[in-house]
Amino acid sequence: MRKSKRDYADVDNRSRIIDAATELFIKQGAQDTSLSDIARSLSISKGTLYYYYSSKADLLFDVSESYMTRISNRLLEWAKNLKKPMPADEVVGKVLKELFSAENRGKLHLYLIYESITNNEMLKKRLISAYDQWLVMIKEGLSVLMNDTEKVTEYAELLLIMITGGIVHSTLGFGPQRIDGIMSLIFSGNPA
Amino acid sequence: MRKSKRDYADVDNRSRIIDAATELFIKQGAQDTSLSDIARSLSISKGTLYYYYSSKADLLFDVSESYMTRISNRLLEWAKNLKKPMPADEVVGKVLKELFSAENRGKLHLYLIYESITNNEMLKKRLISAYDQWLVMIKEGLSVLMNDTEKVTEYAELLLIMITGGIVHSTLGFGPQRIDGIMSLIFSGNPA
Amino acid sequence: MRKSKRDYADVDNRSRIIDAATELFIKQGAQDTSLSDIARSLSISKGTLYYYYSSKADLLFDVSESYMTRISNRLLEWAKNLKKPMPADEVVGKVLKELFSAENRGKLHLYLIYESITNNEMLKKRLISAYDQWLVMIKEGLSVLMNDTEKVTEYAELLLIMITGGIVHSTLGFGPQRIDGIMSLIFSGNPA
Amino acid sequence: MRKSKRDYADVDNRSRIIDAATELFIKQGAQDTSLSDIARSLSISKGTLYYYYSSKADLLFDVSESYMTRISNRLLEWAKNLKKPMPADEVVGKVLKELFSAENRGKLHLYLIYESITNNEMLKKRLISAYDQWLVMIKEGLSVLMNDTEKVTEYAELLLIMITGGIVHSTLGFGPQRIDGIMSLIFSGNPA
DNA sequence: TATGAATGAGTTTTCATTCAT
DNA sequence: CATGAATGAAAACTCATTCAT
Repeated sequence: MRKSKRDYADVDNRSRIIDAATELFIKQGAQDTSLSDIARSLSISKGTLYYYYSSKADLLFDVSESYMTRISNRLLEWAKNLKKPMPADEVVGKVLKELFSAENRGKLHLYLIYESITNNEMLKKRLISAYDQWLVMIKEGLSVLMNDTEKVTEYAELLLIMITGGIVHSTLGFGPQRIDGIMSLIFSGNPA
Repeated sequence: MRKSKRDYADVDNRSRIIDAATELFIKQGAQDTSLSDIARSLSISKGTLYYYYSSKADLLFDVSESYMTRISNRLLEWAKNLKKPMPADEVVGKVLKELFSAENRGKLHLYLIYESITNNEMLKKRLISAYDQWLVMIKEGLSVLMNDTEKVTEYAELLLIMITGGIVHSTLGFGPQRIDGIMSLIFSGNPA
Repeated sequence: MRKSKRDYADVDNRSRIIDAATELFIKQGAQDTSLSDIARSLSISKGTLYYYYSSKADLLFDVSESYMTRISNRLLEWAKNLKKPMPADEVVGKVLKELFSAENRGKLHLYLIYESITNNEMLKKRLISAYDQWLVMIKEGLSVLMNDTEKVTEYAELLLIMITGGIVHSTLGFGPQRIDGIMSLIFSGNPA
Repeated sequence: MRKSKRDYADVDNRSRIIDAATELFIKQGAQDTSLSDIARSLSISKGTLYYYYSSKADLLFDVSESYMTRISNRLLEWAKNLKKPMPADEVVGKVLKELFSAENRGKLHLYLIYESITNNEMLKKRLISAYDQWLVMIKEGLSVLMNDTEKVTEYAELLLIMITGGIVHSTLGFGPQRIDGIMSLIFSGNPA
């Protein structure tokens, strides 16, 4: 009883830290956010931060976990709510717009990738596995939407690249402006 | 005369610096490359480096200039060599594959974007203008390739997003595997 | 009754802590052993550790007490078992070899001395008194062994220095290799 | 010319740093001497310290080098000045007394050994090689002094252990008090 | 008795930048 | 033109110690 109460507190504190870190990473970039910054924003000491996370990489890992989970959940929910007679281009376009619109999260997305390929093999593995997951989810969603399910894999790959590219462009403020047009382009031969 | 001679030397030295910096940025990441590293790789002193570039941001700007020029040139050359009866999907697919295959440059590409949106407003402007340029070049190329030029803008936007996304994915080692399939998907309704 | 029961438990817990600490000090060096390490190795909390020992110095003092007692006991036992017609060089050589062979304890021995002369006046006093004791014990042993008891004090001093030096050298992996030869050298003029 | 001048300055600065570090290590113990302490004592910045020594281990290595050289020189000089008809016990006793009397250097000696066996494999190798050297020097000196050169190796081992043990005891303030007596004990059978 | 969350002062280390020569 | 010595501000991280429960 005791113990579980404390454990809850622990989980709670950790998630408070993750949220604060995420916010700062998004606002000023992860590279330019020091552990002091995070501690200060939570009004705790650096020592306390280290009590919960024994290194910056550790904390970053959980931050990225939380970020990837958010995207996974969004895709999952999307796939779950699909029904047959829905226009693929509209439905997909809507999700993309949504993902691109969380402009500032893109900064974090970008950083996670950069960190992955530069410094952090563990994070890289985790990130690739997330991408794998997303690919599967997208395929499942498309299988519901499309008549011709033969090209589902290609479609899914295309969409995933577009998601990444779109997030980057949006964050840069060079967002794709004609998503609807692009969607109708892509799905032209596949009306629901 | 004198002066211009010096200027030539100056330009030469600067470009040597840019090349060395680029190489290091690509190899070990820009964040993890110190000015000492660059100076050492050129066998010059840090002081000399500062003689040519008064700050790291300054140097980064020129590095990115050189990087963007390389991409512009590639697109320019591509657009120039297009002739009418060429299959759009093949031609475009070839360029994409090429851009994606320079895997390690992607690290630099990614960093430039990250730096742009995090720290460096000037770089951001420059980068956006490069993207604008690329968009135009792609449009021009597509105009030659495609019959139905009505959708050229949408196509160009799509391709540009795909370039960014594909570079990122390739760098991450999660590269798109079915570019040909994707190309035929996209251009299905637009045979040359 | 109550109280003494508690006291027993107390003594027991303290000695468990001392043993764990000793083990870690020997394995990884005292300087590199944190109180967290010790607590973890006992599966108790740091708070509990502080319940029994109000500071690291406090704990170290008891650890050293236990270590010195071990040596004292060894010398005591040695002196007790001596009988007259025994060859001094052999008998002494055997003890030395034994003391030198506990290679890893040397790390602790060394640390105790270093700590004594650097930081910890109290420990220093304690250590000197232990050395005094050992000197007396050695003298007593030698009185039994040797014919000419005139030089016993010099012999004892020599042996004690050799013990310290030998422990250090052994720990360093530069152990004395010819103890027997050295012994016969020293005791050449003093056959039993 | 230029360059060599600068090199001289460099060597000079490094040796200034070594001297200051040595002094502090001796005064307050190496473990308790931070790089800030050393920088402060030299009125330079920490950055400057790192300009000359890229890590604390690096600096320690040079400090220990300088310390070991000092001992080597002393032994060398001793061996060089020996002539045949000199009483071994007196001559050796004098050197020992001298080595033991530099009481505070013992703190450094002790620390070097402790650090060697705890943390620093490189230092350990260096230290062992120094001890090897000293052993050779002592052997050479003894060969001159003693009639019966058969036991020279044993004598040298014995003396080296005594040096280490004696340095430790002296530093602890429990110095051997009867060195002369001990010497005559050891060399009893070997008059010059 | 026992806990573990919290702290803060300290450590080593990095690096862009300045400047006298 | 070129140098490299010097700096200082900041970073990540450690750990003995305290204390409310």
